[in-house]
Amino acid sequence: MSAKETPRGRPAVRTLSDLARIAGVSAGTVSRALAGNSLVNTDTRERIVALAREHGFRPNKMASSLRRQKTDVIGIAIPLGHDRRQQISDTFFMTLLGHLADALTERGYDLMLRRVIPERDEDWLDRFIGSGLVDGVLVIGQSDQFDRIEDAADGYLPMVVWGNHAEGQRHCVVGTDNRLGGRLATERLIAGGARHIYFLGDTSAVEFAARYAGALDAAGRFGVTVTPLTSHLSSDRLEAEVAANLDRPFVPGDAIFAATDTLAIASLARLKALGISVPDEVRIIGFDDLPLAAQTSPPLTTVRQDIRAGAFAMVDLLIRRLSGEETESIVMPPRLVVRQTG
Amino acid sequence: MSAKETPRGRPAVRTLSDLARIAGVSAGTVSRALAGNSLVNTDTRERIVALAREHGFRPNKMASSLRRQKTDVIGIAIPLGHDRRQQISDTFFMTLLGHLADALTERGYDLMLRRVIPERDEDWLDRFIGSGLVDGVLVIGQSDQFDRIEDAADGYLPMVVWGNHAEGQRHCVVGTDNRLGGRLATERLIAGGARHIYFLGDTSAVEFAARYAGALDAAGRFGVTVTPLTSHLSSDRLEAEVAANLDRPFVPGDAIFAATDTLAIASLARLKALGISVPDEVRIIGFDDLPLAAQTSPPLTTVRQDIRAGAFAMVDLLIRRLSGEETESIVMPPRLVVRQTG
DNA sequence: CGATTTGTTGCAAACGATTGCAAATCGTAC
DNA sequence: GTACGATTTGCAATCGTTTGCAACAAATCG
Repeated sequence: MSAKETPRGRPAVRTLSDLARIAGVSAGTVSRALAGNSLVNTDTRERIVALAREHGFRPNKMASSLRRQKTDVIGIAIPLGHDRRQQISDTFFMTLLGHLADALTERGYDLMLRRVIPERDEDWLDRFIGSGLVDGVLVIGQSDQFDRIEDAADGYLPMVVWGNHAEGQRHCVVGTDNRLGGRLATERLIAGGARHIYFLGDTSAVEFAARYAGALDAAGRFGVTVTPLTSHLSSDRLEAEVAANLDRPFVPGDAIFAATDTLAIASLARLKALGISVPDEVRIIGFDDLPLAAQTSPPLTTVRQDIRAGAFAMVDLLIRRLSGEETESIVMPPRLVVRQTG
Repeated sequence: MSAKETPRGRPAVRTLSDLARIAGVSAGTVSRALAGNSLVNTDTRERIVALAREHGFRPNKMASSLRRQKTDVIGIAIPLGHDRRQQISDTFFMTLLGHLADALTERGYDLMLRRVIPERDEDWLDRFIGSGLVDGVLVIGQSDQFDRIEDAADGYLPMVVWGNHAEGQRHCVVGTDNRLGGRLATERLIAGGARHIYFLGDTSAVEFAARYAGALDAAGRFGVTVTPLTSHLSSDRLEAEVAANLDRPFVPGDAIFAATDTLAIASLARLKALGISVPDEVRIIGFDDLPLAAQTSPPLTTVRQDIRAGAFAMVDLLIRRLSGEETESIVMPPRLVVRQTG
């Protein structure tokens, strides 16, 4: 077997020139013919197209991208900074990613996924952008990388970030009003009689910090105290940390506001194991409204983020930025979903 | 502003030649220096590396891939054939994908995601393979594309598929023994007194067909009847189809075996709405053991697939195939997880 | 019938990094 | 001072596609 062959034993037609030779024209003509729109004679075009499909020719996208300086690929970066061991398999990420995939596919883009650990690679964002692999970038979560994202945004338009919006920030973000969400949850707990609220989550991530700030807003107004308890989201530490954090005497008036549903559900399970009744002895409110939240027993009260709408908004903004428009950020209102835990 | 500039106002160093000019050497030397391993003088190398980072130079991966004929990207194809409207956001896909992302990232590969609708694009798999964009391909789910996958496997080694294993098939697959899983679930239902079993799912997908076949195996041996009810997984039709399928008089001895947990959970909700008690009047068993399954009320009895182990196995096999090895398929044993619905 | 237009095609230079090969440099031994 | 080996470096071709420009033929016009 001299060169690469097709299953049927013919030498494979791999390049434009191969096909050009067979068709008896130049490579340029083949390129134009397959692109369709150009100024090739209709007969020649049809002949070439027929030959191409007969020989199973597929143009090399790498070469094409290099020449056109355009890849039709959108990069999706998931920075795992504040919580190095967190996995992509985290439910929230996956849900958002799924919707992004749907939205991008509809627009004809492929997506390239990259999980980054900023501690190990300071340069992750610029490297991704400068790689030439992608036409634009979506960043899922700011983690503790707010400043780095700001820097990159100065010189690079086609980037949209999922996360929290801060006054005067320069990068385009889509997200929920986390502070308001935190306030809503906390007000609900207080209205239900809470006198002391534990905030469960890692406040070094800006989004969680905003939820915490919202909790403080509400608590301050009613003279209620809030105690932060740091819990990470990495699957291997989550349960142990929640268990450790909840290993304390609860008194009437205690309540838990968890930074994410994942943490809330872990808390629920832990309290059940400790024989503490939810919501009778301790009330719990989560954040996200993952599909899981409606299925727990008792069903979880939580603050809903519309992840699907957010994903479609991100893609929409990105497409506009790809054509040079400077878009504004979008902050979506959170909605308190009252079920039975709080 | 003449050329592209960095935020600090210097002209951007975008290519090897740019950097070479600054360093006073040739492009080839710069390439070797940045690659590290080669035969460049240590001083020169260090000088070049310093210059590169100072000017924020990042090599263009497209050009590199084209020249090296290697991209360090693994393609992940999700064929949505038997169920055109199914979304990538489907929980099972997302879970598997998350673990794949973790495993591939650990090995230094990026991943490129492509959702394909075979009806609209017959050529999806060959096109993906031949695009030159990826070094290897993972296919998530065979859908109704078994033959096409077989064809592609003949001429292309680095491909591993998640799905069902059939006697004598030529493509390398990782998956659960679906037939055995179907048998386990059905035997359990029968042992619990079931006399008539409804199989809920779309048997045109090979994996589901195998689960159905397993159900028939068990039912046949005990003289129990099995009725297939077709329900698709697309989020917009799922609920209505399940509702329509369950809108029938149930008699004692009826039970439901759902092809996936998603369908089982929808059934659970529907029966609850109809005032039919689970498991007292109708027993239900699902398939997958998604995280959700443990949280329903009552908690779902189901057949567990070890998705994480499967994902890591797929990546492991793919890596070996990338280096030319012909690997065997892996069929993992399913495990019946008895909770409270069946 | 020559001049101009119109429509097709080929040629060759990009895109930016990699790499085999040849050339240059240096040191050192004779 | 020459010769030889060992290091370093530069040159130029290459990966496969796209595209501006020029060339060519056929068609139209005066």
